[in-house]
Amino acid sequence: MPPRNTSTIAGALALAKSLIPGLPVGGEISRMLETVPGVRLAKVAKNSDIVIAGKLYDCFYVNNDGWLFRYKILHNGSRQIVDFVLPGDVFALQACLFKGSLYSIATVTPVSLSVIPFAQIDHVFETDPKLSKALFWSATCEAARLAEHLTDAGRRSAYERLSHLFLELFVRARLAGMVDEMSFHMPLTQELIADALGLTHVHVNRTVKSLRDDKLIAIDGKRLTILDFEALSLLSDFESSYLGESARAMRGG
Amino acid sequence: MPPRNTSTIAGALALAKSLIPGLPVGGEISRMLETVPGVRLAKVAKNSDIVIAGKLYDCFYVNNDGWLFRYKILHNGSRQIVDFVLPGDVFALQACLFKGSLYSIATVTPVSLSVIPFAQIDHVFETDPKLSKALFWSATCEAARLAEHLTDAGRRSAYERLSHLFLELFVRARLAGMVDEMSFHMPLTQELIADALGLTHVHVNRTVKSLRDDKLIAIDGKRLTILDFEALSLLSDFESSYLGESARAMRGG
DNA sequence: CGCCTAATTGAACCCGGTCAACCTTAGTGG
DNA sequence: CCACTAAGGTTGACCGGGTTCAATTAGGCG
Repeated sequence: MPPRNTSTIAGALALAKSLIPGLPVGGEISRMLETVPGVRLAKVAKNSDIVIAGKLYDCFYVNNDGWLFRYKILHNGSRQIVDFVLPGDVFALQACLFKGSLYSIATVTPVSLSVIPFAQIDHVFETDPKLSKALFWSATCEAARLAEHLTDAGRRSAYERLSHLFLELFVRARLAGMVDEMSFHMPLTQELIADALGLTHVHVNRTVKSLRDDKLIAIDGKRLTILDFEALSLLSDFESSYLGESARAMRGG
Repeated sequence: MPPRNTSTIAGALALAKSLIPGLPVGGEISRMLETVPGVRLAKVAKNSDIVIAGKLYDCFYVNNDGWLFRYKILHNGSRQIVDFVLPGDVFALQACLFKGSLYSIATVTPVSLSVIPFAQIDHVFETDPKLSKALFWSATCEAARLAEHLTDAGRRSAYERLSHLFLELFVRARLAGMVDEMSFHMPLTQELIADALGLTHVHVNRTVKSLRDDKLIAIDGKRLTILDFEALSLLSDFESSYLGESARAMRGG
């Protein structure tokens, strides 16, 4: 039996190549990882919790396909969704680092995941600069998204919040290769959107209706079309650079 | 003249030792860095912008003394403060990584900073695991704080938000060695607090009054005293582990 | 077809915003 | 040493975006 660290690191190395921004994501990663020891694939049904707040974890994940969300439940029962997880995203790293996971993570749709044993982070940082860099970049982008979500909840109207969220999801879906023309499959319910934006599902409904009436977006079933990217950007101060399509100093290699 | 990278990395290495959680911060760091080539000290007056959103930067900072805040201005003129920067905190890293800084950063009080040339992040990750680890941990903690701030703005009442913020600041101040008994110097104006929590300064004023009337906190000038830590924690779902006093897998060394 | 979940709409209500004073404190200059 | 000023804190009256409660309609699926 090979030493466990080695296999972990080997898997991690292969993974790192996929994580550097600009490289293809999705199906590519999962095929790459299938042959790597220490990293296993998992399929999870929709509406399932994968991580429970407060519990300890020893693995983190890369999402290969499907949508998930990270959330917190407060004492009065209300829920705050802090982020959505799209294909190509790393998640649950914090669940390995803190004494207990800071939030819960659940699936929206059926998902396909790569499960990466965390093992010894010290060893990773000492021996694998590529993975270190990828993990750092992932944490940086996550913080950037959270700051935008905070700005949504703190200082934007419902109309602006919806606009901003739809643009973020659109650009992220495009980076993940999930966009066709100006539309993409957006499986979130209005209740999920409400809990992400700090609104009620009732008001999300009314606001989505206004956005449609104003011809800024169109919704057909679970398919969302951006009709006026420019107008939505202006009214919601959307500036996509925080999504990290191109970093200055984090080239792959 | 020595190659620029070497001096940078040398400085960074010394810095890294100070960044690992659990080690002393504040005056310790500044003295340590004074002798390090490539890292310089800077004093900045209160109410000064240090980073402007959208501009490019080649240095990041460690705060040795004083308070700062990171913020964003929207097209309608409103401001969202995404985080406060206390002694011991790293900041402006994102300003080096993205094409332009995602937010502005300004001082609340006079501050004393260490300025670290960012130079080649690739080189850092390939040669300096300790600094890499420290940077990663810093980004992870920042994301954790932002998620809590998002929860404040999204799903907590004004009363709960104030409670949660005061507890966060108290615990962070304690980690930075700035707390005496249950009180500390808290130089924020009600307007800064309002912009951090997504409220108006008028409503912050009324809510602070309720918290005082309810004997949960006391305020004497700029000095804040936590009178009932337990009650404040319960009513605001405060659980301090997100502030990263102790990580599971990120020991120094 | 029947069941359950999600979307939609209406009406009444309220937390926090807005507008507008006024007060207090600290700093400044004569 | 005090008058003046500016910034921050405090309070009142009114308003409105978003919530709450409740009922109805549409969609997805066994």
